[in-house]
Amino acid sequence: MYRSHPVSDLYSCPSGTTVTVAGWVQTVRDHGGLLFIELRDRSGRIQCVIDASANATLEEVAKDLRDEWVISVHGVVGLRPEGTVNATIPGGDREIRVTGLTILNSAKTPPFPVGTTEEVSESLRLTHRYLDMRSPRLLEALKFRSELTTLIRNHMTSQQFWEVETPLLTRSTPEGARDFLVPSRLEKGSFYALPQSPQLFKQLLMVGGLERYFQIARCFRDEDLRADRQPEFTQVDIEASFLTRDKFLGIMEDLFCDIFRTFRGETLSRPFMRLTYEEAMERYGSDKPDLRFDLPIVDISDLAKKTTFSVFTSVAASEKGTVRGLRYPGGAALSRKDVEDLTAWTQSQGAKGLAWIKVDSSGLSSPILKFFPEDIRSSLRERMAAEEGDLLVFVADEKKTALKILGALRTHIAHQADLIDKTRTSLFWVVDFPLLEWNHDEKRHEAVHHPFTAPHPEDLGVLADTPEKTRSLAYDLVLNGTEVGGGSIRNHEIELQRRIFNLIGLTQEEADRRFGFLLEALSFGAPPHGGMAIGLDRLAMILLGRDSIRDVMAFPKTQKGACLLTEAPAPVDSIQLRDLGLKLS
RNA sequence: GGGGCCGUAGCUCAGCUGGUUAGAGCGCUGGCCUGUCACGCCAGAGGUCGCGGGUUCGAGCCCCGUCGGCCCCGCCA
Repeated sequence: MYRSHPVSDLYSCPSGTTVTVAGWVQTVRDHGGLLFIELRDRSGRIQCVIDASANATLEEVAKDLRDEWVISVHGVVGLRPEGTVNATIPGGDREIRVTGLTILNSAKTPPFPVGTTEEVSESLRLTHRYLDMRSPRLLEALKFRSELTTLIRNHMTSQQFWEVETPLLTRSTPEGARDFLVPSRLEKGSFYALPQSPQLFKQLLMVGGLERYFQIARCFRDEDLRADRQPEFTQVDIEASFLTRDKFLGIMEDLFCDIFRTFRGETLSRPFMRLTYEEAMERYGSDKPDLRFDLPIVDISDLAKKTTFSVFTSVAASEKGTVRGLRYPGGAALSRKDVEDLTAWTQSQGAKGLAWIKVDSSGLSSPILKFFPEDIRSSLRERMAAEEGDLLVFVADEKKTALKILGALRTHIAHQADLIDKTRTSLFWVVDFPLLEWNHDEKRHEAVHHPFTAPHPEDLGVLADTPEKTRSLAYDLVLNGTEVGGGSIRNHEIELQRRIFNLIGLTQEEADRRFGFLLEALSFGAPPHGGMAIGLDRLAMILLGRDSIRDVMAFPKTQKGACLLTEAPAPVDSIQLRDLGLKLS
């Protein structure tokens, strides 16, 4: 027998219990004659004691132990002698008095300290991910992920959702993200694509009459990476029939209430707040604002017109131009260099510049203040709800650009000024996304969400005349400033779906060629349906308070899409290429 | 495609204005040690300063290129 208990069970077992535990050697503290082995398994650590005077043979064996060797220890659990208790660690009041020790495997000296808090470069940890995994930090994340998916499975199945697997080898749909392609051997020159999401299949499942479906689905997108983006990631993919948007959002709220109750002990108030896309953009410059702090963006275009500051007056006078501002609480204390850095950062986001006014005990101060008449100064102060100690910052640009920049700046300021209350949860819906937007490069409308999204019924009348003003039945769920999920009610009527394909510049022939199978399916009695996909990795990341999605994945890839452990991607040999009918240029 | 930060011992880092033999802590190897828990003490080994080129009497340090890691913009329906 290798073991009778996981280590953490010993923390509460009675003194005198005979046990066998197995795990890795965290460290050996050899006092010559008295020897302590700290043994670690995934559940925790326990001190094992060997006394040479009691068992010289055991001590001989134990002397050779090195870090990360795998051992099985037999002995009796005992309370530590008075004065030797370590109250800072779990199980620090007890130890195993060893009567038997088996070496199950030796180990090379690890390339970095395992299971300690020392910060080691991520690339080294990724190269030896199996060693990094032994640390409590990663074990905790993987355990949590398992518990989270289990809860989601249980919750969804209890709500009569069926879990269905959809294909990974599927058809490329070149609308949206770049596909990962898989060459076909049997049909040379043709390719499968790995799914960006099971979108089309889940709609087909609805036509197929499953009514309620979910899947913990791996998805693939061949786009550049970020801290919260990996080329393959996991979505909780959900679709349901015969539900209005509001009913469906309610079902999703049930799920999130369950998640927060279970893992945070937190009762979320219902229904979740709903912000329209329009409101979110106007007030926060983002369709996924972090509302753990307020800091709204303020429109001062009308005041800007009344100044003599030409940057403001010219932009404010132009048709699409706007001048908007933000409060930087406590920002008046920033040094000249701090303000320069803030300006540079804002410019890195695409701003032409950053105007600023300090509010301190002596009043307003700024290089541009001389362009502001006295009455405008006081109106501005009032409009911005400025308080003493604030720095007021302003961006003048086209509305879309200004809002985007200020949205980013708003988050930047919140981090810099430490305005985010990490104990709070900000979870709400953004609804009424526009259905379409104009793509300048391709000179056509394209779907904001995806082309299967249903238009808002109230806007069907304007669909033909002003497509970009049509709202949709799409919704996003935003958690602490991150989009953790999104979805929509779909078009279940073929005629409406055809109209939308037409509006995004697809001819009927193209639409039939790419999505003919879906259109065909819609024509065979598709029920009203809609759904959502939840970013499982992002959700786990936020719930665990981690900064990167990589921290909650077992084997993540680097920013260049490489797996440092397996060294994928890698060249393949010429025979493999020949079989596939491929030739490298 | 673009902007920024980083790369020195196994790990984490220091290394001045370009100057002689590149350092520290941890780890590693050997020895000592009966209550440690970051055990302690003694001794020792360990370096292509990411790689390539250039400037210079002389480069870890300056310049150019390149590779790799991270953050961001674009991109991600």
